[in-house]
Amino acid sequence: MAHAFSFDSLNTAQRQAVGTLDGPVLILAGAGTGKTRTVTCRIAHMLEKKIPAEEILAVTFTNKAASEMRERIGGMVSKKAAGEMTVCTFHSLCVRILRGGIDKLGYKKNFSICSHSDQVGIMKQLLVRKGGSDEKVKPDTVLSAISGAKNKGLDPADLEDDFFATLAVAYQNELRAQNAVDFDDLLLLAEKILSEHADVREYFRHRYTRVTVDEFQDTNALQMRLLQQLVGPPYHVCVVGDDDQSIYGWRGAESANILQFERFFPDPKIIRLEENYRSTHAVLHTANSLIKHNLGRREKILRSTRKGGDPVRVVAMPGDEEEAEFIAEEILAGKSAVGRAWEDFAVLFRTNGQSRKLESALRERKIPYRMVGAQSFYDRREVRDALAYAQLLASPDADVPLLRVINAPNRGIGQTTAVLATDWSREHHESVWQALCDPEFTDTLGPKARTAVQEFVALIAGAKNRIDLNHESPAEVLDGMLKEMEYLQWIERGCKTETERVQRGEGLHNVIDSLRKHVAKGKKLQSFLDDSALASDREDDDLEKKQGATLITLHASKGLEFPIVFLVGLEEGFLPHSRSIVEGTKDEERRLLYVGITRAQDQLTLTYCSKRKKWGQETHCEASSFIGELDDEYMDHTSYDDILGAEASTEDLGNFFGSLKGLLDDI
DNA sequence: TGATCACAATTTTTT
DNA sequence: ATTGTGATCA
Repeated sequence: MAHAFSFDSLNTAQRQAVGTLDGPVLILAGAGTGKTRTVTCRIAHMLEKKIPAEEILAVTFTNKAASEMRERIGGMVSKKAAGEMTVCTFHSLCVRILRGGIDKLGYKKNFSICSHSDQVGIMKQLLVRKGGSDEKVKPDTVLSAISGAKNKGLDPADLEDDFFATLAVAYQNELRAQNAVDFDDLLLLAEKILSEHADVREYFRHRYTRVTVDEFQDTNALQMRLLQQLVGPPYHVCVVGDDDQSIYGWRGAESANILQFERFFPDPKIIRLEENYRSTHAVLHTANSLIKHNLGRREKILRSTRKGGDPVRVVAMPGDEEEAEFIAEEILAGKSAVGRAWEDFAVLFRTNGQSRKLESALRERKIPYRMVGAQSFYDRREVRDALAYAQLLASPDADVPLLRVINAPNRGIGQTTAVLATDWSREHHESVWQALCDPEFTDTLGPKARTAVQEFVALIAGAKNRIDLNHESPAEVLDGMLKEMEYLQWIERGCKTETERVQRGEGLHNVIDSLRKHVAKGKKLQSFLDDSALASDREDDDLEKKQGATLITLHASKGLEFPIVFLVGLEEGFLPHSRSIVEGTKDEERRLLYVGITRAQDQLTLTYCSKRKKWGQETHCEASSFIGELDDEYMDHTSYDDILGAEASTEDLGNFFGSLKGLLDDI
């Protein structure tokens, strides 16, 4: 089959990237330089060169990025080839590795994956048990310390703080006892298995001979080690990224991975994509002038294919109120004057808190808007419960899901019984499920609790048998089981509003339905559970489906583009954020602004305020020091008053002609 | 077990 | 100002 790309449609650098298939390749892909197109063409080119599709692996960070890339590749190569290659996230790759051989590390193959709330649950218990509950230690603090250590490739048992180290050890033991792993363990254990077991390593090195990593500037130390295990000589590895867009240092991303790539893989071919198809010359010139203030980067100078363009406006505002009003008015005016769609406008800000004022200004003017990525991850009870039941059907020994649903819906197994069962299981080094099944344990219970436990055990065991022995569809068994226990009715009873009731019903239905689809594709229950554990519960993830102007944080805006961009709150202390000054990460703040600027296709407006209401308190603000770093050549410095004044005079002009016309009519 | 009230915290977010 | 959390009380 002829592949749907030609070298003619690529620029020189892109052509070089697509043509260089052997050995380590580092593609430095500036913003808007056709990165995804280049990567997908490169993969299509591999197929042309008769590299077997099943040996091709592309790794991304998010599920969204993975499905986007799958889609792009799918549009370019045969359906068969697209289906045979692996495009997935780091974490799901690791699940694949671990499902095969985690038993070599002393876990059982049916391990379960802890979600964040599972982790918090475990840590809360440990804090109580270890006597940290009276000290003000939050589970999240400990967990993020543990996570940080793991992702730096350190042992969390060696944490500086002794109490944290103790907790880390206990946490790890607890996970192991429950045959569970957390998100970081997926990477950690996969790396461990590859480095300690030559046979597994060799298997995967032959399985995947061509590895591509997207958004490489976001990889952490652990992911780098994993990649090194995965890719052996002759190192057919291609990493794609932009150090100037590295904005996740606070979450462990190691700029060294991209800055010192040659330390990890020998003699790489380094290709720079600098031809930008997105923004005007004015926007790019401004962006370039900012980012050159960062030291120790892989220098890139973005060149625009679009000469000229409107100047970048920098507008001084009296206060945040006016800022919001101004932007809302600008959107309104831009929409009607230039005939733009609402979707063409985006407002970018540093912190979520800044969106409030903007939202109300837009609402007042009936401007439709969409908020992206606000903290709206509900972990929806009914979804988690249903998944927990599904998890039990796969492996009832998983304590976390079992304890979650042991009394949901209420079946007379309260806290007391649950604690007794947990204690028993700990003493006997068994799972809670084993305890519930053990007559020696159930005999210690009162008659009421005993019957309830026996019924629960019979319910789960019966359903499990229908799947394992009768080979019935897990989706139907789960559905039947939930119906039998009247789960939906139980959850609906707890609903206050009708919409909530409907939502819960839909949530439940979604779980069953996606399980059904999964089974229809011939996949197993376990793989459904893996996918669900690794998928965020965010329902409103797809920007595309929502209408309106976009309100978005700078972080969440990475990878997106908009014709007209407003970047608000460019004040010292906000951008750069005051915390970054303390932490010495001003460079990352500069990159954040750089990311924001390079989102704009046609028009860019930067605003800052002299005062801002912060936590109900009016505070004085200074313009961000970054503004002074921008080159003035394509910029237009104005203020709120200037623009108001200009508007007023055009209005006067209109009135003048109006009255003139009136005069003429009179004649 | 649930509701209410006081009190704190308040950068960025994915798996 | 707001939002979430923990403690206390009915």
